[in-house]
This record gives sequence, structure tokens and C-alpha cells, in this order.
Amino acid sequence: MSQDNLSEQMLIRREKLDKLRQQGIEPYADRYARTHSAEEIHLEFEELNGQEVAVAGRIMAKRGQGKAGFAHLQDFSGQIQVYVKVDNVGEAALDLFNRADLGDIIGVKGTVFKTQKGEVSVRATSISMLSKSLRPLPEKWHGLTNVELRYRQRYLDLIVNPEVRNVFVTRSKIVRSMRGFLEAKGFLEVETPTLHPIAGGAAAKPFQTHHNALDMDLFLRIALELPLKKLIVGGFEKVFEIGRNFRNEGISVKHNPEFTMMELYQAFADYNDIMELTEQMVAHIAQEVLGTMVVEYQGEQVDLAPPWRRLPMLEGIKEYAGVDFAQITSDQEARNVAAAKGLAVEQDASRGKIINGFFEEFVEPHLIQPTFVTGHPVEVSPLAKRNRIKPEYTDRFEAFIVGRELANAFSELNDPIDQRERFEAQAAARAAGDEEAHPVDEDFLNALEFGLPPTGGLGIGIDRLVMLLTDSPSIRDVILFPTMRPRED
RNA sequence: GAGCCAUUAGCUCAGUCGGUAGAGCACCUGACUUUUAAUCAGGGUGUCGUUGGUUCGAGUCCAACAUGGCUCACCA
Repeated sequence: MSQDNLSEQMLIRREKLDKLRQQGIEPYADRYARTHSAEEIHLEFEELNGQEVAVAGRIMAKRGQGKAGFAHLQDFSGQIQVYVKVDNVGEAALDLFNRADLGDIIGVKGTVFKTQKGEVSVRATSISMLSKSLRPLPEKWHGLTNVELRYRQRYLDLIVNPEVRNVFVTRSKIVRSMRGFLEAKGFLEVETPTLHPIAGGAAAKPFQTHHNALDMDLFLRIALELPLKKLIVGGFEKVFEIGRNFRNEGISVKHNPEFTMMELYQAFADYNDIMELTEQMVAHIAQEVLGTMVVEYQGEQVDLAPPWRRLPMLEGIKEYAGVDFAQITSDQEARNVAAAKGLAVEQDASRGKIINGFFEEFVEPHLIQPTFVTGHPVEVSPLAKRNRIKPEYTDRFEAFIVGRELANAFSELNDPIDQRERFEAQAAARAAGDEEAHPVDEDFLNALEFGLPPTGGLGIGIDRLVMLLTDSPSIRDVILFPTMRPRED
């Protein structure tokens, strides 16, 4: 990647660049008056046939034939063939064309026609060099398959692998569709800080940074939750944010250190209201973006049409693990059952954590069709409201599709005394070595003490939603520039 | 953080038992005025990821390191 030790091909391209300049041709043009995209010429061929057009794009294929030649130009919309014949363009332009390389970006003016083989093309009358390419493109037939190169040089991936471009176009449509859905429901989009004095709102390790002028440590946010709930305290009734979260944890096919979440909060609603909103929203997005609510993910057919299955967590465990935690009341009993089932848990694990462990181990992988799992133990839900009837559980749900969590939601805990106690329990776990336990957030408690109305909240991992809707096996396939170690060479 | 696998030309990949480094595309020279993975004739362009070790001799065997992928751990 360095400038030293250029390959033969790179040296030759630099020589070609110099020669263009010697001929008075600027190889990096300022602009080009393009009249049509490649796609427009194909779509509007009947009207454009015989008309003069100007197209521009990257040379992706080139077939010279002495005094004539063909090339395919690629722009964002697609590809268009150009036909260059000395009789039409003259010796100089033909020479420019013949010396052009794959990857060069050129402009071609000419008339639209159809070749003998029936391909819509542009018969060139003039050719302009717009940008000389100094590096050879990957191979035209196999493309770029080396995943390391694809992620590090995503621009190359986008040039030679058209389906990659589609994933990111779809990603944009998904986010746009989500915004449209929420705005139509009266939600207000807001932006809250990325730099937090303490990192709260989720169980995760944060990235730490430092502000020099204030001489204070700051954390990159791990969730959007707490500032958004402060806005509900402040009188906003429906807010959402689509923003980047940062978690200083492992990288996997499902995890990137920075990822995008949508969180929304609705005053006077509970988790049941949010459940309906969630299934409606996901179905709406699929219908609007893909034109169907039935999607295929890695060979599994998934029907996103509401209503989705509702499954209380304990019932799920009873069904798939054969253990009824309603009959198990103590931490010690729960640990014994975990040992009997071969589930590794920490020595001092609470019943609630073990229930969550059972769920993740035995139930999650079975939840292929969209499923709302409800009733999480209070120990693993420090920001969720307790269930009125069974206070050791919360009014919470997580949505699972193809065995993966897509959404997390609950009736927000708005009792400031209870919230303080939960934070203190988390702080104790933190003191005992749980790096991901929530710290006490006095500023948030202060807001709650002024009164948070009953509120339903929701978080959806945008990257995972995009994975589902684009049938992408890895989160790196839906993030343009996934986090990578730098290469030394 | 752990285990397994991979790393050879610009790209996609072969490389046998340890004995002078190979193919296709791309590229270079030439031919060709409707081709489309254009064709024809000729040309191999390389720090075999890095550093050590074993050996008369290492792309090949061994070790460490680097980067990536997958699985696990952690998590969304």
C-alpha cells in the first residue's frame, strides 16, 4: 500500500499519466456535463435512440479492435457500453481510448444506438479523461473475494461487487423507512451526547477518552437510554434517536465495537403498547423496502407479519429445557438445577441470572419466527419496571428472530426509590468485579425524582435489522468500514 | 481473551516426497472498424505474510510473531 516498490502495472500507469500531461491533457478533470446515467439510457432507449448524450463512468471492461473498440462504463446506476470508432472520434480520441486503462473514469459524448447483438450503447463522438486510475482493479470474473481486502478497501468492494452496493442502498432505505414510520406516529427525532461522564443505560464496557480543556475523563456512550428518558421527564412525549453506540468488547459476526441503535420512548405507554409498535414497525419496513413481509435469512423463511408470538420467558424455559422455574424459589436451588442441566454459572449467581442463562442457552436458538419473550427477571433488568403481580419479574420484552435478539423494550422504571436501589445493587455487583454492571447515575436519578410519566421504551439494533432484511451473515457485511486492526505494511 | 484454519504475481488460485516459482484474468509488444469472460501471436511482472530454526538445499518441515476468517467466551 505504500508508495515505494510500485508494481510494474502501477509504474506503467504513472508513465501514462505523465504522457497525458505532456500532451496537454489534464488527467483529473474539474467537471463533466453528463446528460444521462447508464440506467436512464437503457430505460429510455426508445426516446433516446439516435440522440446525442453524454455519459461518464469507470471503465470496467474494454475490447479494442485496432481502429475501433468497445468499453463498458460503470456509474452508480449501472453500466453502459460505448463504441469508439476512429471514423467518429478521430485519431486523437481513439488513441486516448486505446491507452485508457480499466478503472479510469472517462466521459463519453455520442449518439445512442443498439449494436448488432442488441446491446444499447453510445457511439462516441468525443472522449474525455476525467480521472486516471493508478492501481489495477481486481479480476473481472472472480471479483474481490478476499474478505480482509473487501473490508479494508471497501471502495474496491463497491466497485467490483454490485451486490455489496445494494446492501448499503437497502440499509439507507431501511433507516429512511423507520424514520418515516416513527414520524408518522408523531415521534420527534432528537440527538443526545455521545460523550458521557459516566456510561450507563446498558450492561457493557465503555471506551474511555479524555477532555483536555476540562481535564476530565469521558466515556463514549454505550446506550441512548438515559438522556432520552430525561427528555420524557422534560415533557417530550414521543422521542427517538438513531445513533452510534460504542462498546469495548469482543468483535464477532454479530458485534462491531461501534454499532447503530434506534431507541424510542413514549410517555403514557407500557411495554404492551411498545410490543405492538415494534411488530408494526418491522413489518412496515420490510413491506416498504422489500415489498414483502416474508423474508429469507440464511435459508430460514421468516414471516414478519403481525401479530408475533408472545412467549413468557419461564414458559419458554419449561417448553425447551423442561425446567419450571416457577417451582424454584431460591438461588441455591437454581444453581443446583443449572448444574444438573450442565449450564455453567458463576458461584454466586442469582436465580434471575440463572433463568436468563437458561433462556439464552436452551430457548433462544429455537426462536426462528418473530417472538416476543416477556417477563425477564428483575436482576437482569435494572432499568425496567417490576411486574405488579410478580415483582421479581419485569414488564419487559425482547424480540427474537432467527435465534437472535432484534429488540429490547420495557415499561420504564419510573419509581426513583426503586431505581436507586437497583443502581445500588448494580454498584455492588460492580464492586464485586462485574465490569459491565451499571454505575449509579445521580444525574439520572435527579431527573426521575422530578417525575417520569409512565413510559414505554424500545431499542432496536439497526445493524442486525439490516442483516435480517439483506440476508447478510455477518455484521461486517452491513457496516461500510468495520473495525479492523491497522496493517503494518 | 482461547482454539482451529488461512496468508504464493495487481486479482482469483495451483504448487506432488524438501531439489531453479506456475495458471487464468489484468498488464506489456504486435494484428484486428459491431465486440461483450472478444480473438490471434509473443512476453512472467514474485521479499511465497515476518523473523528465526532444522537441512547440503525450505513456498513446502518446526517455532514465535503479524493480519484475517470461523468457533467459543463477552455482548446488542
